[in-house]
Amino acid sequence: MTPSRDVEPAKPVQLDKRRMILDAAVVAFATRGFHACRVSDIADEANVAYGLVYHYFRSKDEVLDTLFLERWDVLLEVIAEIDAQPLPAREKLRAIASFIIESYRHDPDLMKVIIVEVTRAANSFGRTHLAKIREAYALIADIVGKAQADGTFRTAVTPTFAALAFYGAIEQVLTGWIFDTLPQGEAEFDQAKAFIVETICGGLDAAAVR
Amino acid sequence: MTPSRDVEPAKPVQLDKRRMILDAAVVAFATRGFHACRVSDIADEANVAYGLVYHYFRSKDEVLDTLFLERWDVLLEVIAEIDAQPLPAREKLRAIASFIIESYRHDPDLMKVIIVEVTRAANSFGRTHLAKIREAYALIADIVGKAQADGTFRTAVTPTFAALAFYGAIEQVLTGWIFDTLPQGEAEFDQAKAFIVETICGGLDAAAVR
DNA sequence: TGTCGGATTGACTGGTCAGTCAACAGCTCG
DNA sequence: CGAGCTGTTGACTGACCAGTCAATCCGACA
Repeated sequence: MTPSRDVEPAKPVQLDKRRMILDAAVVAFATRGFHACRVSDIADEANVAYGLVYHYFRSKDEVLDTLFLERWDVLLEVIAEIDAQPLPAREKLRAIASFIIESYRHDPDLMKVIIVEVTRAANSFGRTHLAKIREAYALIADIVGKAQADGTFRTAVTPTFAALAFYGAIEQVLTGWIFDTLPQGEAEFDQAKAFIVETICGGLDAAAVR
Repeated sequence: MTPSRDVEPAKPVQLDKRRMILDAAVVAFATRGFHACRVSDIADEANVAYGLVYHYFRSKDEVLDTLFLERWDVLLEVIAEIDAQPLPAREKLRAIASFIIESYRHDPDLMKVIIVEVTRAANSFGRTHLAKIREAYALIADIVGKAQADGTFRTAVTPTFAALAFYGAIEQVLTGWIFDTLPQGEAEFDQAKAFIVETICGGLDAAAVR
């Protein structure tokens, strides 16, 4: 109809097809879930032929693997960087919670896929990545351990356990947002960062003098 | 070979086939995972014909639904009972953590199925049961809320949020046991009960006087 | 003993997809 | 210009499995 109807102005033509497939997969997996999502859904979403997915990836699984590893490695690096800074442990934990929540704010679909299809799906996909996932726990535990050694944190609980509780709180909050169980928005994101740290570090007890 | 080889001494013949199918499904789902488990696996495990599963249940899904609801309803009742007792909030939380962990100690396979295939699988099965799952959160939040009202707990964090963190810690620990990421045994079970409450109620900070 | 209805059986069907493959397009370089 | 490579296409196949169903079994009751 219009003279230039073949041009797509809003969607600039992506040239890296591999990247296009990965990005399309994020949308497809987030929308329908990994199992319910067919490879043709990914191809359609990417505006690419079915077979091309198999040119760039060995299998549907490998697409998810790639998405997960790409992002999880960034997380591991960031945690390590945060730990390297001269901050009190509480601030380090806050920075980690903040990074994860910001990741969600920035790309909810990607985080949904990673959390729902990998991290929380320990039976299918998580199995493969258990070790990678645990690396994050270990880094967090390390932060707690060092804080206990220098007296900043109490030793009532093992570092491993504290890391579990900390990560567990973050995952629950993200899951709540992902499935619309919790209200989400700028205010809630910031509140969550504060609450996670406050719960894990400060505890619920009114007890003694604070 | 032996005269009485047709008699099974250790495995007394179950008469309620429906129950047999449910119990077999627990084993089958726990071993292979819900998706990878075929209906014939359940039937085989139950020593029952394939079609009988469909005599008692409308679908494979309904088998899992049944298992989940049976158990989750017990959990909800127990939490309500605990809340009704005249205990300090911290003790109530301890009792809840204890009940869940004892459930795992008593029947790890069943808890594995419920946690892995329903609770943590919010995308497939959890979707259906989100409301039921949230009832548990609400009960816990209520305990926290009342403790905040009477001054036992600080108000730094909303009850909803505290419930999330509490349940998140429990789920992480169970997940760790389920996938052999954490050591498990009598000692660990008791330690976990204490640590969960200690982390959530006591917090990590050494801060002030305790 | 015969009839009826629920319990039980397992072969079969229909639909769904992941992954294959043969063909085609378009670029580069000799 | 043409040989050879990489990128791209989409129809097709093979496997898998949930759910169906017609047949058989068996106990209760008349």
